[in-house]
Amino acid sequence: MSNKVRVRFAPSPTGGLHLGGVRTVLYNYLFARHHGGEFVLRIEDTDQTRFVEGAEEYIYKCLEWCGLEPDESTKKGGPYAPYRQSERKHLYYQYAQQLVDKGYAYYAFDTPEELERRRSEMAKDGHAGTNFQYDATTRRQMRNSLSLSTAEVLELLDKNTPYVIRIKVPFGQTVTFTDMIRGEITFDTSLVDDKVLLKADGMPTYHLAVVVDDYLMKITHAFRGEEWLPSAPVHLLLWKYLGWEADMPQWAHLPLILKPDGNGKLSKRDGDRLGFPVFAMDWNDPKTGETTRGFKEIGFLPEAFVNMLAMLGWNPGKEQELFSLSELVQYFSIERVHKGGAKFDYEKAKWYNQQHIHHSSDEKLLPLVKPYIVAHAPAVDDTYLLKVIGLVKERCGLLPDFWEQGHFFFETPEIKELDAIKAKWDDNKRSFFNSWKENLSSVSDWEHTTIEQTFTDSLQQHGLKKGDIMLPLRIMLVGGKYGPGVFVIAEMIGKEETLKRIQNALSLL
RNA sequence: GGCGCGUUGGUCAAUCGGCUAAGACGCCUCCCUUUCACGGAGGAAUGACGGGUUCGACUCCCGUACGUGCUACCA
Repeated sequence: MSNKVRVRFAPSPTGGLHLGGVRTVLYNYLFARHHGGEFVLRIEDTDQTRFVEGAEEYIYKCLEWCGLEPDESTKKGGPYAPYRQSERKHLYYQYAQQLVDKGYAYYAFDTPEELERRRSEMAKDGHAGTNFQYDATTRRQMRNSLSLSTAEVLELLDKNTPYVIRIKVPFGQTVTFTDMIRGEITFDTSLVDDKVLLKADGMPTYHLAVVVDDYLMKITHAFRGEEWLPSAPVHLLLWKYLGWEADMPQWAHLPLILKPDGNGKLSKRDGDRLGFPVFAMDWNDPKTGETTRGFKEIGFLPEAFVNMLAMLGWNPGKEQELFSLSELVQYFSIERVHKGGAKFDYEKAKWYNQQHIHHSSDEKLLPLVKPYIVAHAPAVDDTYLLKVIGLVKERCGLLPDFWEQGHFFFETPEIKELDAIKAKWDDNKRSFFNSWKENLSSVSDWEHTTIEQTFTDSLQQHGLKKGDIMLPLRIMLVGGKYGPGVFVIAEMIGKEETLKRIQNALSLL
């Protein structure tokens, strides 16, 4: 019996992969790698009404982009295949039946309409906000194998009456477990309802499936969002009733990622509203045809995205903030995960990206940046692009910024700040540019130091200071007040283009 | 409503009873750069509230408030 760490990420393929989802994957992955364990991807597609075409494939793409690939999955296979719950459908019934046989669960014949009616009656009855709960206090009033006689039950079953199997949650017991992040957590079972385990269509609900599969797949540590905490007692009871208590994984309920303004769980809507991505990658909803922007497409580096996510709810207890994935693996510990939810801060997310861009080599950046440049300037030379990347990368927060910050290396820019030159323009300056152009034409080694030398020489002849001309020159070459050193830019774009841009600007003044 | 969970600057957060309460993002000032950015130096800004326990509480306990999650044949 090995006690190898095994964790799992178990998404339901119903849409875009949310920030919080990626962080759950990340913590699973980091924990597994840190302990030399295995990371499993299990697809929880037990709700056939929510099936979305392409969602599963999309999840794989996101994990691949993030560099968080599972050891076992529906794609990769593994010793506990299949990893898609819909393909494991046949497994669940026997466990549900086993629970019925032992008196821990029962058949219920109430139709969804009947249940709905009970709920609305309850709401009307002056108990606003109070919900009808199917539990020890009410199940005798319902139609199930506990309230009906054996003969009635048999007859209903015989007539193929649709039924569900519900767990029989005991009254007045205390259920306790230790969460790796939150410590001891206690529930009173009287407040827990008789959750459906097996649906009328024969599919298990999350509650049954998660314990059966975690057991069968020998999961040792189970991480999930805090929103699952209230249903933890059901899962605990199930582990116990199925006789697997000794093999139950250790639980950790992760804090939520909150919206930046106000409070509450971060949703796709918040991203749309506040103008930042929430999904890892672009998601095209096949039903609405709508596309939601992802971090990848907006110009994030996967390692920056992962670094930022890791720090949202966890910290290493030291001052370092920039980590590679392998460093995160090295330092990660679940105990250092924060208990409280964290508000997502897009500004800080961009800072992480800027830092990772800054610290990446030009060669590594080349293939990532190139598409953004080629979109505007199809014929780019890699060697030239490489130099540009080195020159502008520290002023880029997002990949598309490379074009914004370096477009003038590839095209003659529109002079947007002509007014800034005009303000202090005079004949002497014009005459300076005319004579400097002459000098420039005869420069044979077109190199920034030489260019600057002729510049200084011409300056002296006209009794001008460097400060008088630097800004006009920059605007002539760049179009605005930004960019790397002007003489380096002149060197890069070449003599002909430099002269052309000066002449062009002169004609506008 | 009930139950669970949470609460250190605007945001992410360190602190595991000794605090004159780190650091980062953002903001402001200055330096560097005769541009912008990077980088550097500063600055403003924090323990929800009330009770205990203790020589000493941000740290432990109890209440209160506030926030949030759940309360489906969804996950």
